[in-house]
Amino acid sequence: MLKLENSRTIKHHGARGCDNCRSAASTVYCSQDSAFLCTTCDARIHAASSRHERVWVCEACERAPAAFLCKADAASLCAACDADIHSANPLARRHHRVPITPIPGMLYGSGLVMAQREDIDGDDEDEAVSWLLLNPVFKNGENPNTTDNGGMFGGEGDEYLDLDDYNSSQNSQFNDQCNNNQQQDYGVIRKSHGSDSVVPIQYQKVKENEVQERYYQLGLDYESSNTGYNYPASISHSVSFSPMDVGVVPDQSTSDASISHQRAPKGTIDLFSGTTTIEMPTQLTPMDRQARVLRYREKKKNRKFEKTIRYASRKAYAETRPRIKGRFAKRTTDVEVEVDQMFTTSLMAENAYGIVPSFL
DNA sequence: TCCGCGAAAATCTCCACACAAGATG
DNA sequence: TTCATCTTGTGTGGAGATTTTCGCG
Repeated sequence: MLKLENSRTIKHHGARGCDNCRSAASTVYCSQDSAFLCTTCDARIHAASSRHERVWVCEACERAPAAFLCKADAASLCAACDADIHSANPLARRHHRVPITPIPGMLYGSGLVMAQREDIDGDDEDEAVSWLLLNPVFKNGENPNTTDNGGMFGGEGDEYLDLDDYNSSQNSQFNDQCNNNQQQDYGVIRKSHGSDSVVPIQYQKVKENEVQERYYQLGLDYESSNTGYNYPASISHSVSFSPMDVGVVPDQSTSDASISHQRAPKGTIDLFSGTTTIEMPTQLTPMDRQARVLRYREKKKNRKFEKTIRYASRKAYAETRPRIKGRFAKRTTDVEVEVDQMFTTSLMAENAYGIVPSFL
């Protein structure tokens, strides 16, 4: 237990500590008491019928009271973080945010947490479901809907959680599946069908130093490479979870099954009818959970939806290439054109009927 | 509240070929 | 080991097809 406490201390190195116990990270701010409190202290102090209104601590910086509630991100953010995150890209600017609603009265065991969260998740239920599926671990005797972190981070699981980061400590089957789907989801070409509906999503390394610093604060091993950071090797649990979470389709033994990120093609087996079981860590420590959420947020913040041209020369060729009904057509060479013209004119001269030669 | 229909929007598929990268001699 | 040649796979855009979403009665 001491170890756990130590790890929690490390975890919350960057977060504001509880003003009461000074050992755990604060999760709420009580305006009446002018105090940041952890879930435990808040439950104890504001138990019963306390009328103190509290607000969530900003989920991004974890150091200031939340001022806005982003429904798209399902996150409570302070004014500074809100401005920062939602000015990152045009899509983020479209996020619907509302002023944060104070948390009156008894918070724990009343279902109030999820009641407020449901307001968030209503717009993004799928994310919430997948998030909960990935983190179905709760403390003993605790209401699953009112876990401290579960409540704070509810509804943030989606493909951007980068599940493949666990590959280093998982079996090869899971690695392959995750990697394959990661490639497919992120727009790697499906050569087998000869079709490239590719819209590569690239992640800027904006503020990477800040992210790296946060990882160090969390006691994580951040790698400056594209692989991000490594999770502690202690993650070794497994669970059967929905293929939707990672875009997994049932193994059809054929490698050329077309998989679409946005939509399954016609005739594709129902994702939920498949019983693909994948080894997946579930009993995440609070540190793991926060790290995943942190990385998810960073990716979500920096993701781009614009199509990226990797080879301008190929684009130029494609634009000049002849087309028939939008499809690329064979380019007839000058010699072929000349021969064709000669053949046509000679035929026209020999007989005036204009016979059209058939090459079929 | 549910259903059906049509319109609009979103997404997918197809094609040829220059080019990059790997394999081979 | 280096170089030349061959083979294989990738990436590109527009039109049509297909699917999804939305609004209306």
